[in-house]
Amino acid sequence: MDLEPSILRRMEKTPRLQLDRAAWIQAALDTLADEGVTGVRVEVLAKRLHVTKGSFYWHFKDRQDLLSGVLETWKDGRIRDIIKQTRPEAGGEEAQIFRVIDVYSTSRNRKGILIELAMREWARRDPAAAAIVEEVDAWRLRCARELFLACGVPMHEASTRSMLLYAYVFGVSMMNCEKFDGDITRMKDDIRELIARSHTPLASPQP
Amino acid sequence: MDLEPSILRRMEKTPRLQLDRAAWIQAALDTLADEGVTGVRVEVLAKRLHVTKGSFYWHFKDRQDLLSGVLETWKDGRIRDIIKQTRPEAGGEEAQIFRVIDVYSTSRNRKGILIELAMREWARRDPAAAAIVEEVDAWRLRCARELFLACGVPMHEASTRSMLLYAYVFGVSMMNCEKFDGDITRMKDDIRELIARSHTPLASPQP
DNA sequence: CACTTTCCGTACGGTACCGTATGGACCTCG
DNA sequence: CGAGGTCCATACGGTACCGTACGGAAAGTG
Repeated sequence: MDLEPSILRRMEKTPRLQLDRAAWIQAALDTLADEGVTGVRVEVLAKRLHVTKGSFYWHFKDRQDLLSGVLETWKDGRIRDIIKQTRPEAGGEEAQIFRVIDVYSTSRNRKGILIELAMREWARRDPAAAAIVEEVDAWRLRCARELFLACGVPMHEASTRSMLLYAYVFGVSMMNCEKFDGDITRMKDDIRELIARSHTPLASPQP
Repeated sequence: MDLEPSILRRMEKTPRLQLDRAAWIQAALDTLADEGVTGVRVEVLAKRLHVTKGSFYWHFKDRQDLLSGVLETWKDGRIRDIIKQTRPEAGGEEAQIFRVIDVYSTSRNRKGILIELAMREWARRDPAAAAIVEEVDAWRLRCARELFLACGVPMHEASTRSMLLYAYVFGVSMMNCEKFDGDITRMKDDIRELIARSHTPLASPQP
């Protein structure tokens, strides 16, 4: 795509001399990770972006308008990611399950984890955020279930293991595992095996 | 311990006509569950207790003093609970594990769950809260491990399953499971079996 | 070169909160 | 009954934030 020369000139000199909604939303996501939704405040973001809130109220109606943009941006990114991570790879389904677990249970992707947690904290007190998180979770559970099914796991057990998988990764991201004694890395590997690989029939009978 | 007659009289007539630190801390815990740590504000608690903040600053040095009290109160209660729940009952260890899972993964004890989540949100941004949560988690993991050991599970697997247990219950409490399709109750039961009962050897070799 | 649009700075009123100072009601005890 | 301690109300200054009004610089447009 072609850009106007004037635009190019501005972008070369100092990036974001002109802000747009996306830049504000990105700053909001950063702050969300660090301080939660109550921490994303207009004047604070303005200071972080080295502008005043005069800019903010040009791009957004009010704070709620920004928060709605944050929700949509996050939702789209998460759904796109989960679809990409679970795109059918014949024979590689188990490795894909392992990767899905690692995305949120290792110390890489720390910022993504913090946003995830802040999002759920937000969802606990705001119906709009709750609806978004619920939609993202539904996508994730569906996609993970497909992987298990492709591994030969029966339907109900595939649903159950998907649920355990996500409950575990979210839960473990809330525990400060580094502080515990024992070989955390090995424990996490074992748990990963337990969730993804050991396809023993579950106790409750399949009707 | 004996109480002054005058104190007794006051407590009989209308409870809490005189407030004490415990009453403020209890109100703080209630608000913590609903709005997180940023929501526990002096003047808001005062309104909830139908007094003014003049009372608050009599019992507490400042807001941080209250928050420290909240941390200590919560810590003591959680440690006392986990010890009680895992007190040795010969032959009943498996049932005890089931109960530990149910405490935080069923819709009963909703307030306890909300406080738990708010506590971890708090711990993510405050070192003092992080230390408390870490201490409580260490107790829980130790006690749960003892139960698994009593069930005949070998040491390392007992540690691993304890970790999975708590990561799962905390994680599932962050997901709005009621909104998902499928038989959630049965899925939770199956997961409980998977965590607590199926003592298949784990993949990684025991050295 | 006017003229408009885009984008941001400044200034303002209003709200919610923190912590302090001070006085007063009530009880207790000599 | 007076003196002192306990517990709370009131009033105040200060900070941080929201949203609005308005002005102005810079760039595009005819």
